[in-house]
Amino acid sequence: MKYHHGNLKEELILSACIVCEADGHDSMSLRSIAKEAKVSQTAPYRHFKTKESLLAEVSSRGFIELKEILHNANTKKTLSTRDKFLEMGQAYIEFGLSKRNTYDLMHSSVIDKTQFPELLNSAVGTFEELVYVLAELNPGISAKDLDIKCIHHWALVHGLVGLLRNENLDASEIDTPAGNAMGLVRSDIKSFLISALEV
Amino acid sequence: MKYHHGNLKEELILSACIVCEADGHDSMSLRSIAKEAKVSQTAPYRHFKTKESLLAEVSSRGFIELKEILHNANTKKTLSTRDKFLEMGQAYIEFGLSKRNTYDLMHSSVIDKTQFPELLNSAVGTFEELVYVLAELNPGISAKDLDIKCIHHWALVHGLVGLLRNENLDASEIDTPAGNAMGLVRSDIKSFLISALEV
DNA sequence: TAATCATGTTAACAGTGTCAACATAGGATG
DNA sequence: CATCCTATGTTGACACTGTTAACATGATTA
Repeated sequence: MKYHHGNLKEELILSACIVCEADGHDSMSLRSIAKEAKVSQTAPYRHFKTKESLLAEVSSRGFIELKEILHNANTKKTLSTRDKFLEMGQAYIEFGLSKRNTYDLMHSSVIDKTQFPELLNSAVGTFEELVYVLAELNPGISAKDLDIKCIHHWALVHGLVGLLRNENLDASEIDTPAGNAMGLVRSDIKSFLISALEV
Repeated sequence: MKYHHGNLKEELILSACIVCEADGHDSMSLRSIAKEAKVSQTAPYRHFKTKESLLAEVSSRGFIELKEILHNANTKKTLSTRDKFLEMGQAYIEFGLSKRNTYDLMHSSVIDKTQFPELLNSAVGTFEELVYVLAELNPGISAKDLDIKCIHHWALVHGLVGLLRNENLDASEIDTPAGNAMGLVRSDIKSFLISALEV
């Protein structure tokens, strides 16, 4: 048994990523992931100043993964620009729904992004993929209008993920307009995107 | 000093509402609000089975307040239907930005809405205001299309609030497209809504 | 070889949600 | 009016948390 671990920081991050996605970030304790790495309770403090800074790292990797996913959707050569755009929307929503807890962390207020420049960069970077495809889709658009269009579409998919993830409105036994609509949209996200994005 | 408080449940809820909005729901402890009510640490457990159920009450009241705000916007008699709709959108966003932490709680995953029917009802009720105005704005629309339109617009404003609240993209010193766009939208929400809602 | 410094450990602190066991007050029942 | 029941309060305890201080070890470097 070595006294020094050798690769503790990376192992802690990977552990944290798994636990955050499995149980949610507020069920994750530094102590439990330290134990998982067979290391003392306070060893993580040699690599992360606070729990928040470890979570920031997890969040940052989430944004990087999401950016890659969007990039892949945006570089499917067989697709038209319009279809690439739709594919990105679907991929975004799929990420939000499948990596539920990670997505939650990424947009959670437990991390003050302004205090973690690297995280801020990752988050901003994700946005760029959207800029690229929208620019291609709207030739001649002004920079300002392009930016606003990006916000518009980002807000739409982000909001939809939020509603589908958190509200559980369609999980209610009660038969409500909100619940019915949510079920409809969930069952055919692509159709919804086509009508909502109006492309 | 009376042994029995008399109105403890309501006082705890009000205290919790204040603390949640001031410090965020995960900085709120049952013990601290019990102390605030000059009552023992475990007294709250006579009225709330868990901390989560107190938070559910806070969240529920948030939805009720939001519904009222939307209803008020929707019943300004001097306005056209279109303007009432815009007013609702602005009121929604304003609520999300001003009652930041409460809004956070309302859409947080720390509360499993399916376990609190009353909360689920409050959340669903908020949706109804949107249904009313959109029905008025789109005479002859099918029920299904109306529902989907509601989700569309709800997702948009909800997503926008999320971006404006959490991302802090425009708080970065870095000059990024995302940050610039966020600043633009924030400075003139009404214009953004007009272009995005296409009404 | 010796010293420095990153990285590990142990012990402790204050704070948390929650439960079990006990105390009291006020309303219902005889 | 007396008695009992139940809702509502208290005390004490448990296991858990993030975090710090003080100390130990081992690898790098002078």
